[in-house]
Amino acid sequence: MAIASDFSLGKVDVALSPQERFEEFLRTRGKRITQQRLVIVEHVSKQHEHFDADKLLADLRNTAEGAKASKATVYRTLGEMVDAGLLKEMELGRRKVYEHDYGYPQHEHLHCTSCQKLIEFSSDELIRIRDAVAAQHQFRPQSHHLIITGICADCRSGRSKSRHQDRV
Amino acid sequence: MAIASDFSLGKVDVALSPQERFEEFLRTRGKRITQQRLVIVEHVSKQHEHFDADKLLADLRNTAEGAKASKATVYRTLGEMVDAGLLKEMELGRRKVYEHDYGYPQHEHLHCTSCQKLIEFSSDELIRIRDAVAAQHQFRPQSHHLIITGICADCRSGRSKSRHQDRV
DNA sequence: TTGTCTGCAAACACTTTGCACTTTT
DNA sequence: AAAAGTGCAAAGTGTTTGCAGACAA
Repeated sequence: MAIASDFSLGKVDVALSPQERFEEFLRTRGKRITQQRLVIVEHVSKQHEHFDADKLLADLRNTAEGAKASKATVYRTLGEMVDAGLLKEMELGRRKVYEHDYGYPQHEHLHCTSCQKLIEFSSDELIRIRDAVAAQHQFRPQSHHLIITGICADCRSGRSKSRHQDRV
Repeated sequence: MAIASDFSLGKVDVALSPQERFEEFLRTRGKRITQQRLVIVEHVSKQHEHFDADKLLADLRNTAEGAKASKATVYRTLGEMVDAGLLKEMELGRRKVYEHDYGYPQHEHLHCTSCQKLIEFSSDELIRIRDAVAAQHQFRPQSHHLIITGICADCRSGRSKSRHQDRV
């Protein structure tokens, strides 16, 4: 019961598995627990990298028979998972990229423009800056997002010969 | 002459007006100085807020006769101005937003999700964090971008009754 | 004159939506 | 049975592009 009212909070209760938490979320919203939604959460939970709707869709297509959901459903469900606090959404160029947010600490990204790799890091200092600046402007911060763009070690050393990947 | 070879540098020579600098840029690239490009740089230079291609296009449409350029030309020219170091481009949601970069100091943004306002601030500390993190990962930073998302003072106090503007 | 630029409309990449049908409750 | 979800294809959104005619150099 405490959990049900917990969904609006930024920081989460990690007693439940992502799947369980998503079901809770659906229930408390009067939404239905469908095959597609289950398949999607489960699949996403196994995925530890950043991904976008298209990659998820492709992955589902490669999965054993049955484990399928349409493009529309994938998009819809990703949105719900963001609402449920399971995923965090990030606009990279023109597409939306997702990463786990449930039980994961806040972190920032280094984005390599050559191979599109994302490297994570975190910084307590940054949080302090954020709160100080927000207070100064009477601004209520909900989230923040630092991306440092540049060229990663691999690409600098020329290790990545092909020089340009298309996806995360 | 020194100026001509200076375009690849991050920090710029502020001896020239934006217009002059753009003409230099065009010349050194073998590009032509057209009416449209002139109208656009001039118009953008008068504009001190953040804007996107659509807003610029609309503004141009409202301008005295003649001062017109097509949508395609506006998009193309904005890209050139970014290359020339006059503008900085930022992806906000799904559209690209521009701001002056010529002679302006690096700064970050508070983004109000209610009225879409952008508030600027800067932080030397952040630059230090960025360089430290980049060094740690042997990453060569080219730029960075911190956006703190939340609700601004005006919207919190309910001053903005309509609660949702569509544009910057 | 020569090659770049412009404007138009069509193409794009990704996401969202309307609707008839299917499923959950 | 009622309400919500799904899949499909069609519509959006903002940006980019191909091409014929216009215009700087």
